Amino acid sequence: MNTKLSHTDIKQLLSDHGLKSTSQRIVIYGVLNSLATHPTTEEVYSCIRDEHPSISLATVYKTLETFVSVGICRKVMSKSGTMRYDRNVSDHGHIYCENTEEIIDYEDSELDALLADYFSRKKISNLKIKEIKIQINGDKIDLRKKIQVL
Amino acid sequence: MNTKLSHTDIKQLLSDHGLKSTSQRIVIYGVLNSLATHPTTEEVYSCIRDEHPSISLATVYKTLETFVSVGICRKVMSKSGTMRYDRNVSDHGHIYCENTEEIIDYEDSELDALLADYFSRKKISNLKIKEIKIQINGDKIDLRKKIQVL
DNA sequence: GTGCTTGCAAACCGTTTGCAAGGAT
DNA sequence: ATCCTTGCAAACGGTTTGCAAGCAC
Repeated sequence: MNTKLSHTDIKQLLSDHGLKSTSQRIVIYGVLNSLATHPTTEEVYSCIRDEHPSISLATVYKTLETFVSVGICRKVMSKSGTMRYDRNVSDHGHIYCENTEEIIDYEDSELDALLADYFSRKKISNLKIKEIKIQINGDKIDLRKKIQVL
Repeated sequence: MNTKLSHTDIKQLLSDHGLKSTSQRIVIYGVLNSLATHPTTEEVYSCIRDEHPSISLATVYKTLETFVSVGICRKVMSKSGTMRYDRNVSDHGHIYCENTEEIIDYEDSELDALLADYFSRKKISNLKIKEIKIQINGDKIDLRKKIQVL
């Protein structure tokens, strides 16, 4: 799922999406891809700062936005209203842990099928549906344990 | 659904929820209740300003937050990250129109039943589910026509 | 060489806060 | 009389912007 990508892989990915491969973009994409979480811009920035102190926060903002615009990552909104980035571009829902603030991916083909079937029957007139997302809000019971999807 | 409430009705509602009925709260709740949309704080404020210029923006912020905390309205996040308020406290999903920025309520008991059934079978371990929300993103086809739910 | 990308600092905007005055119970 | 609520203005935090220098192509 989050395979570690080489420099060359990332260069390829960027140019495949019509982006110049600058060193900043390569570093930023590398970090985003390596994180299992849904980091904020600041979080990405602080992961980078030690090794690449010359990359500015503004560049991280702009770069992540560029990635979203070409479709190599997504933007998710946290409950508090700050944006978080998600390297998982496939269609999926999110679990919002209210006590830990975590956002966890939720993917299940059965659910997808269920919703696709439901919405093919129920029509919402005058609307072209582009995306259907599930948001599950809850509390993590044992704070030390990972949430297991499925 | 959004019956017009009298002054006295609102006073009653406020005290039922343990809130002092100040004139500001009555005005703000009245506006929120009368709007069919999901207004931002600024929108509520500008609806009020003409008739009640002495009510400050900060009060509108604080008051709406108070309403959420006692459960007489809800907070929804718009795509851009600004908060919007929803007088509909019953469990329901939202339709996000990407071309008009509108947020429209979506309620259907069949969908609720479908999801309840699905999640009673699928277990997410280590999570206590508190709420499941559906978000439908799409484009309004005819900008002049209202979206009809169902 | 050209046009996109970067770094910097300042501006921005929605929201929150501290505090003193005012008001509901 | 008490404690909550309000208005004001200042602060805040995340994000965006304008611009000059730098870099990929």
